[in-house]
Amino acid sequence: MPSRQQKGNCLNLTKETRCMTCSLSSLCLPLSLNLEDIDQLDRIIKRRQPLKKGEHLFRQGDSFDCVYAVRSGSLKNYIMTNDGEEQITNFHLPSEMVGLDGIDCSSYPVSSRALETTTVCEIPYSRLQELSNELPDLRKQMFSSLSKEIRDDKQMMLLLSKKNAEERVATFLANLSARFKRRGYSPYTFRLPMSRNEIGNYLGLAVETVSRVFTRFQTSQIIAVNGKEVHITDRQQLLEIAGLSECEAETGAKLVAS
Amino acid sequence: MPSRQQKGNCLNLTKETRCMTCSLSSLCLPLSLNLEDIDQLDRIIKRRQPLKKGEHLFRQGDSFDCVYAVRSGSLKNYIMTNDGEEQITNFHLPSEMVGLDGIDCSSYPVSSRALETTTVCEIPYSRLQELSNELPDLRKQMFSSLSKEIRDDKQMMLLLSKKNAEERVATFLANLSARFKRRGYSPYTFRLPMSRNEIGNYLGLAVETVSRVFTRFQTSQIIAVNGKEVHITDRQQLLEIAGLSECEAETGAKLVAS
DNA sequence: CGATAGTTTGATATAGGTCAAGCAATGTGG
DNA sequence: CCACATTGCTTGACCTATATCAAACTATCG
Repeated sequence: MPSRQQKGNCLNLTKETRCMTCSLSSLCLPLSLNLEDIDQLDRIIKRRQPLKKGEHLFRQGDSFDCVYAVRSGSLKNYIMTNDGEEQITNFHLPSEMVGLDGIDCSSYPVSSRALETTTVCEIPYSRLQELSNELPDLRKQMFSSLSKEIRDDKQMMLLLSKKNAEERVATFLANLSARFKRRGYSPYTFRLPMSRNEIGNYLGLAVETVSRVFTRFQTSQIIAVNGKEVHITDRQQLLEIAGLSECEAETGAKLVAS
Repeated sequence: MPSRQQKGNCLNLTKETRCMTCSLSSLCLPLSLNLEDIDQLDRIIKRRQPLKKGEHLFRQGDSFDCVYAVRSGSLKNYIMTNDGEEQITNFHLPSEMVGLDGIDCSSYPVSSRALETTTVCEIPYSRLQELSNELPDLRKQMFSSLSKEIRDDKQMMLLLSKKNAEERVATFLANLSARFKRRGYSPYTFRLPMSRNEIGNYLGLAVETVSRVFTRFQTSQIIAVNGKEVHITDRQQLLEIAGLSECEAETGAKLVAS
C-alpha cells in the first residue's frame, strides 16, 4: 500500500518513486543528465493517482502549471473547433512528455484525457524552470522536446494535405509500431489504445474509411486485425504504402508524433 | 553604400544596423529585454546580403547554425515528400523568426527560400545559446516562439483535417490580414507575396480550387482581388467563414502560422 | 515582342464523406 | 450470471466536394 506523503491527489508509490530506478527514464530523460541532476529533477516530480478512462489530465484553458510524462496507459490531446467538434492533435504513450506546448501561455492550449487507466509523473513547471536555469542539459532537453514536436507536426501537415486514406493509415500504424519498439515491445503485435473513431478524427478521415482501409490491408495480407489487436504481417509493404524508407521508420525521424 | 565589415556574405548596413533603432524590434523581440540585453543581442546579429527571389536561406539538411528574423520581403518554408513534391509548412513575413525548429538537430528540418527579394538578420545559434544562458528573458522568449509555433501548427492540422476549401482560404486571408496589421500596415489591403499555386500547396488544395474560391468570394463581395492585390471588403463575413470570432482574429490567437 | 509561367474557367472523374443497417463487443442492473 | 442496452465496428449504397484534365487568357521577363 503506497503511503500518502504529499498533499492533494498526489501520492508517492513505494516502488518506482525515483527516476533513477524507473524503467522509462532512459526514454523520457534521453538527455545525458548526470546522477546528481537526475536526483534534483526527481525531487520535484510528483506521481499522481491514476486517471480513469475518459478523465482529463487537463483541459484547454486550464491554468498551466505542470508538464507530465506518461508512465502507463495512454492519453489523447485535442483542441476544440468553435462549433464544438474535437480535433485530436496527438496520442501519448508511456515515456512521452505531455503539456510542454503550454509553456509560454498561462493556460494549456489543448485538452488531454485518458484513453484508458493512465498514470503520469507530474512536474510543476515553476520548479522545472528554476531547475532548468541551473542545468543547461535539462534546458537543452526541453528545447529538444519542443522542436521535435514541431518537426512531427510538419510531417502531420504533410500527411493531412498530401496523403490519401491508405497512406495515412499506413503511416499511423508504422508510427505506432516504432513507438512500441522504442519502449521494448514488439513492433509487430500491439493493441491500439484508441477507437476507430479517434483514429479517423486524428487522421482527417471518416470512421468508415478507417474501417475500410483496415479490412483492405487485411485482405492484402499486410496486417491482421482483431478488434484493437493489430499484427503487422508485411512490414515492408506497410512502410512502402506509408511512403517511408526503412531508415526513416527505424529512427522515427519522419514519423508523426512519436 | 554599405561598408563591408564582416566576412563572407554578411555586411553591416550603415543604417538600421542596430536592433535598438530597428522599426521591427518591438515585434521580433517582444520580450521585455532591457537596453543592455538588447545591446548584447545586437552584437551577435549579422545582417546578410539580400536574397533574390527563389534563393534559399537554407536547405533541409543544411547544418544548423543560425536562426533568422525577416527584415523585409518574405520566405516560404517547405519539406519534401519522398517522391519529390514540396509541402509548404509556413510563410514568413517581416519581423517573424525563421529556423528555430532546427534547434535540437544538427541540420535544418525544412528548406526556406525567398518569395521575393528578402533581407534577414542572422543570429549565430551558438552565440544565441551562450547569451540565453545569461539572459533568462531571452530564453523565455525562445521558448515562447517555439510553443507558439506548436500552437499554430495544431490549428493548421485542424484546418487541414476539418475545414472545407472556403473555410481554408478565408482563414488564410484573415491570418495574413492580422499579420499585416500587427506590423502597422492596413489589414484590409495588401499584396500576396506568394502564388496561387503556393497558397494551394500550403492549404492542401489544388490551384484551381484556390482560384475558384477567390472568384466566389469576389462575387459575394467579400474581397476584391486584382492579381496579387487583395482588398477585404467584408471582414465580418470573412471571419465568419473562417470560423473565427472577432477576438480570435484580433489577437491572432487561433490564427495559423503568424 | 515573343516566350514562359501563372491564373482563370469549364467539363469530367473520383476518393472519400454521408446515410443506413446489421453485427459484435462491452457494460449494467436485476 | 444473464438479458438488455449502449457503444463501437463493419459493410453497402449513394452523393458531393474537390481533384484532374484541358484550354484560353494574362501577366511577367529576357
